[in-house]
Amino acid sequence: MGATKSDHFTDKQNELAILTKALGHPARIAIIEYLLKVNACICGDIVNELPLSQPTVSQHLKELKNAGLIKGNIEGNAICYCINETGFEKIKVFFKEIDLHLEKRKNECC
Amino acid sequence: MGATKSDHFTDKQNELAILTKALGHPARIAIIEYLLKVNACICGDIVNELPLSQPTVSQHLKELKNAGLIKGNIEGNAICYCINETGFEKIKVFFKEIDLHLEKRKNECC
DNA sequence: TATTTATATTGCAATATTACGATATAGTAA
DNA sequence: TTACTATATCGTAATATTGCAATATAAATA
Repeated sequence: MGATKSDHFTDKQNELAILTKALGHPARIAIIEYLLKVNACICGDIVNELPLSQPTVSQHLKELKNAGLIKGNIEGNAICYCINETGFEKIKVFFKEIDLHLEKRKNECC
Repeated sequence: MGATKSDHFTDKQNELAILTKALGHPARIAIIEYLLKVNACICGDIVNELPLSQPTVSQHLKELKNAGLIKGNIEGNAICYCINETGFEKIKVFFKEIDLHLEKRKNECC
């Protein structure tokens, strides 16, 4: 026990969970908000911005990248990070579906 | 170490992380999708729907409720669960802000 | 009151996450 | 080549999450 039973859920449910889980940490929300503000930056900029060490920031960036929420391009000896719109597009579709459901059933709660 | 440094981030960032973290598990995505479909149901219905035990489902429901994504109302000896629109409204606002940023800076990535 | 039904809580094992110091890697510049 | 800069990875400790059997709680019913 302890491991998530991913095989028992649909691919769509697992994919969405990976995306939302990646956003489920204040440091990663802060990274996304910073990237939205500056458009693109290198890891060191985020280390200066956040109260976390370089390895910790690097790890958070890796998780956001693996989830498909950011992209990283090599630029000289640094790596330029920016938002990956594809990931956010997928989340957007999910919340749009939720919105449609909620509008239909407004205040029909128990 | 190991504990998230919540105090170093803004209230807004922490609040958003709590909401997205609650959605960051396929079982909880499945519960939300089921609630959207049936509008309202009791815990036992979800236990029958998901490949998880009753205590595990109960725990996931607790997390969704604590995050503000679902509501639970006592109805006899059962508890009727449904979507809490307030929580989803907060997430919606966040993604709307992201959308605005992305539209402005389309394809200006590194 | 005793039983059934519905859900929550407790306790625990397995696993995952968070964080960082130390170190490795790789490009730049002197 | 040597030093510098930027980032990733390794190793590890602290903590959190996931899942369930067993049990507790609480309302409904016989």
